[in-house]
Amino acid sequence: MRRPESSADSRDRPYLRRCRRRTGADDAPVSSDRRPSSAPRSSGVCRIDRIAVALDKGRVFGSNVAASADLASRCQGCALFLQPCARSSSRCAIASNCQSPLSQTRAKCDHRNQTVLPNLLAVRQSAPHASQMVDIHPMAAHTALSAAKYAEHAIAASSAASFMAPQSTVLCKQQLEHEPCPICGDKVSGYHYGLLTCESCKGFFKRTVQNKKQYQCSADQNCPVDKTCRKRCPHCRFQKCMGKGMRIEGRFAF
DNA sequence: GCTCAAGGCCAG
DNA sequence: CTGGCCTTGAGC
Ligand SMILES: [Zn+2]
Ligand SMILES: [Zn+2]
Repeated sequence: MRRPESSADSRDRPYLRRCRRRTGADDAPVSSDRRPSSAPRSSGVCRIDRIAVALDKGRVFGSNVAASADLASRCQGCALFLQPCARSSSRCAIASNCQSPLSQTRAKCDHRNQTVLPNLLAVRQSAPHASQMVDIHPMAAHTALSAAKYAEHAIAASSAASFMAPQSTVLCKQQLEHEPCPICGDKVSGYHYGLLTCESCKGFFKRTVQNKKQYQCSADQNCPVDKTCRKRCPHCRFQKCMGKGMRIEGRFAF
């Protein structure tokens, strides 16, 4: 058995089971013991902070993006609208965009009917002062985590809250797979240890953790890490992996 | 059947 | 040690 989390281990790391299935608004509560008892009967639960999601209009999503603005619900935990493309899910915008191990969760993009890369239903929004688009990452607004970790995706919470704006579009898998690795800038190959990274950073992180490697920086512990020089200082590379949020347990250890 | 991520393998 | 590719098994 090569997957240690597959059986007994999943009890130690319950988020693996919890996060690997979609939770619709009408589903059974994800965690009835932690769900607020005052939650509306039809509500969902924000998968990150476990706060009940209020359904403003009695249902989660509309039949299209435009309509869904009216029908969307907000997560009471973060006050963000639910992800419009994840209409079969009750996860809040944070949960949809965060890098938690919701590995098998999928959603369809309304515009292209393509599968959206799980856990990175990034929203692209018109910049208020520029014609170009900026990527926003509502996880940055989540107080339980260091916003600095996601500096490159960071946005103000107010900006995140308006991501149902008419100009908003959802980045599909096709677009997201060209995103650079947050560690080294190489091409990402998927989600690894809670972060969308390239194959080499995945392997590097795996080896480091598995073999309990200890690296020493021969400089000032602030070596640049990019595709061309990532081999030079494993210490700083690993520090960057950790700083960006790579976790051996996938991300959240609820 | 599919996708996905964890972990294994191995040439360089 | 690195990183590309492969196998595996869970969830869907
Ligand atoms: Zn990388
Ligand atoms: Zn260094």
